[in-house]
Amino acid sequence: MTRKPRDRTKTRSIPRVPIPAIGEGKRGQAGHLGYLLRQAANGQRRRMDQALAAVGLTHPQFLVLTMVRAYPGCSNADIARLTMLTPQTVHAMITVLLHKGLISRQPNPVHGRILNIELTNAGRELLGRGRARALAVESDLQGALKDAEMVIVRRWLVSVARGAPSHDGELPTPPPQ
Amino acid sequence: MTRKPRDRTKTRSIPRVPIPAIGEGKRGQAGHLGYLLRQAANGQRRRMDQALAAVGLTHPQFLVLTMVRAYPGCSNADIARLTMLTPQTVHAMITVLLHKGLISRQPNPVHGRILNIELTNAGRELLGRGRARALAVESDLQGALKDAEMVIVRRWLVSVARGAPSHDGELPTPPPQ
DNA sequence: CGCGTCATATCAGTACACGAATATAATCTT
DNA sequence: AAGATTATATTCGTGTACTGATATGACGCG
Repeated sequence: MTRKPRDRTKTRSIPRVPIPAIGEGKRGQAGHLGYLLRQAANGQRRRMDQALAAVGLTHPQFLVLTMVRAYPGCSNADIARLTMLTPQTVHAMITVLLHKGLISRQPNPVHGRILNIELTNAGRELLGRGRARALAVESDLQGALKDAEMVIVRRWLVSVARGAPSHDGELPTPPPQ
Repeated sequence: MTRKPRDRTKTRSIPRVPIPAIGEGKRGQAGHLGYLLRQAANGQRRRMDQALAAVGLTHPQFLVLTMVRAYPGCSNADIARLTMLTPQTVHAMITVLLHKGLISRQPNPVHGRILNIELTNAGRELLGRGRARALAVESDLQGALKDAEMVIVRRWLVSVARGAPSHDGELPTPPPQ
């Protein structure tokens, strides 16, 4: 059934370019920070997609369902702000989820343009099944990080998400006035 | 020219869902780690795209050009491994860059299937102009992180990119045998 | 009232990014 | 030599995710 793996070190009659392995050189901790961030997010997205594929959801779809669950009756624009995505992007996912019958929309009784979004029973059920898998992947993300380290990582992620190079204060939240 | 901004706090005759601001509740450091990671990577991608739009490059295109510059003569498959993307995804970007005349390909003299990729003069020139802008965005990424904190963040990112929950050792690099 | 501004939802087009599948070349095993 | 396996490049279809543009409803001000 399982053959012996090819010895790749001897297959070098072909002139090739030396490529570092995954932990070496620029591919390790010495690499560009943006490069590392990209790969980390990419890997997480991949693992989440794999975990959610069993229930027939992609990870952005799961994200939208989670938002609707947390904020029932929210609008397309609300979700866009919550997820930091454009309204167009959210619209595409909303369309898919509507077609799948996982969410429903009702015109806002007062505002004639807003459509309030709710989970259907099917959506609630599917989201519940996905949550167990997603949380398992999520917990792996913590790795062996100690609590003190986790605080540093979280604070850095928030500052990067916000886009401001400053991250001195604890949850700056500039006052509205 | 500029009107007085609308007072959004008084526009609440419409029944709406209370949505937390960007630093509050689950949208801050208390949020799910995967959620924070996603938003951080998303923001960085956005800023990089904006910075590179001035030279007519997307950030994945810039990434591929950078790889070809670092490893001249590499193949499509090499780039896929370097970027941790699938060969199909890389193929799409390679096609665009070929069409733009920024890279060129030569059949490998020995292996009849491999196509060696090189930067053209135009590609080298454009990449040079993009690098300055990209590095500026990259440097903002560091924020006010101290060196010791940076080590923690980098190590965590590598462990997440690798996918293994363990990050105890310093660059584990599991032995081939 | 009427005009300007803003928010919302949507359409169109472009560019990633994936899984699945195909075709071909090179290599390994028997 | 023949068959199996691997690597490479490619095509196809689906699903994000963006910019740009359009249409409409709600609100503010003169």
